[in-house]
Amino acid sequence: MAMQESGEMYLETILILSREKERVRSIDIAERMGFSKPSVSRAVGLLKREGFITVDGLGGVELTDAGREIASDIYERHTILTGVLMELGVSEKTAADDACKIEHYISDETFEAVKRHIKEKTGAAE
Amino acid sequence: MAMQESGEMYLETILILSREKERVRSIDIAERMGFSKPSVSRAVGLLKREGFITVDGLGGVELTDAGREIASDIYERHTILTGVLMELGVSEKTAADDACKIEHYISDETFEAVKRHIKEKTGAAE
DNA sequence: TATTATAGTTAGCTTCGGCTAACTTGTCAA
DNA sequence: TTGACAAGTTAGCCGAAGCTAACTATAATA
Repeated sequence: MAMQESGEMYLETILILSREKERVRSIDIAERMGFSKPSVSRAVGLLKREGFITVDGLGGVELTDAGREIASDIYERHTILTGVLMELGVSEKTAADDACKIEHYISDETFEAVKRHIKEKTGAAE
Repeated sequence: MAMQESGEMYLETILILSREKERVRSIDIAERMGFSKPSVSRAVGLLKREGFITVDGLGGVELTDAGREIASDIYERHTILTGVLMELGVSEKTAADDACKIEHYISDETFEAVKRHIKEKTGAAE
């Protein structure tokens, strides 16, 4: 059942939207991601079936604990990787775009190494 | 026609195999990549159709200039990214595996930034 | 020469994750 | 009350890229 890039992106988007507004609907996800309503409808159905989100009677989408864990994880990767790339001199837009792909593919081991690296550098700078 | 991860992997593999042996056949690619013969047969057909490789009468596969350019580019990304990750303390296996995914997704801008970073560090260490 | 192994192709299946067209449902305003 | 818009679902298409089964063609060997 291992989560794929697509599913991770939906969960991450739901997390971000849920910080911006009370209720997150499929249409909000569709608009944010630039996908069609049917695409989102199916994805939402799958994520619900697999226990990563719940959908209330009014169409409000919410992350379950399992879903939130993945979403937070990916979001953390996103922000940290974007930051690292910008430190290397990459433009904000490109850094975010690239991070958005990389975040789904690197192993925990690599991500931990990146985080360690940041900590060391920050420590050394102080 | 923008080359995708799959196509890039085939080209990179052909480049590597061509450094190891005189003639590169589809079966060699299949064995190296762990794919079935039909999968490779189709991929070879597509890469040929799109002008990235040529196939001689004996089934020898060769990169065209266009194909070689992509293959070399990806291979360079692979080696450099693997090196960077290992410097961060990632194990060789994981570094190579992760590099193998990342190499297809980062922009030129990011890759150039990574290379600059290495150069600076190397310069500073001397 | 006949058999067998190797290499490659063809046909067709599967999953993933987009898409459009068209339908349903619910709310709100004229 | 009716008409219209907004949200969601259903059905079904498409391309990418794997797969197996089965066929073909070539080469080597008994």
